[in-house]
Amino acid sequence: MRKENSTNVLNQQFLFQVCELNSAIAMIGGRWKSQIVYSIYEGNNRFHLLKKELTNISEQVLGRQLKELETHAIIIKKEIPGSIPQGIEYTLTNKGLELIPILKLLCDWGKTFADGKQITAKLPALCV
Amino acid sequence: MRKENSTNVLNQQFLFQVCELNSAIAMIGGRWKSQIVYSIYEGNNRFHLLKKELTNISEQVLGRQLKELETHAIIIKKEIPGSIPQGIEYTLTNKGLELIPILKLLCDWGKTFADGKQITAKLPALCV
DNA sequence: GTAGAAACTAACAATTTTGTTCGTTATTGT
DNA sequence: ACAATAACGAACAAAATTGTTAGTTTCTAC
Repeated sequence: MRKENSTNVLNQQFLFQVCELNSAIAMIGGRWKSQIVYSIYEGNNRFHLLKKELTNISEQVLGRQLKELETHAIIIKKEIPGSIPQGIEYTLTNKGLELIPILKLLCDWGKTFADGKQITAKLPALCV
Repeated sequence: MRKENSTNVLNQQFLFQVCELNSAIAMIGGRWKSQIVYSIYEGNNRFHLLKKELTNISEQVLGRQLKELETHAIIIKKEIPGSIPQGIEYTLTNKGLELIPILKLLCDWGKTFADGKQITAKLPALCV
């Protein structure tokens, strides 16, 4: 539970006002979140599939993260009528889908500069 | 301080192995971080300029966030020889610079879908 | 030569996030 | 009929992040 008037909350609200960048980061910044979004995109759209893919996650944590993603309208939970067993499926909304290319860019960025590779202090001319 | 062998740390390491996306998110996901990177990019490259721009931040928190960004080689701290007063300046590395277009995309994404605008469950054909 | 700003660091406290334990409902395979 | 799996929710505990208090050093303006 958040505390309504803590400095922490007020600072977050301040950042939200400065730029939507900060609310975007707040939505996808949590543990597991982006990976869940990406996994759903790749077809792991059922609770048990996600659980299997994210080996170390607990069911409770997974459920919580899914609900938060749903709250932010990045994913949607649906009942699939004629499926066995049962049938609850998670799908990306268009909001979630449009996040995917950005996550891909972030991934590439991470790969490019992993382990301190490629990093220079001096800026190559074309960057300025 | 992190606890070396907590489940929390192990889960984070697991995610780091799954995809660099997760380490990328870990680097920029913290409070103030992306906003600081963006502000430096916009020219607020001195401690006091950042402090002024991010009205509610405390000097101690700002210092800490800057150091973490430096640790991740996103920014670099430099002494400027002939400047008054004193002269310490923060600059983006090439790693930091290449982050900027991604942050812009995230910002646009945030704006587009702010307050539940534009969100649909059904996917427009061109997205699939 | 004293006061004040710039640019911090360390230690501690508040708050938040993450993970755990226990329990639920509904279905399915044997 | 009984165990197992899917898909969770609530309450609590552990851990991590964020913010605060107090203090440092170096310069600079008066």
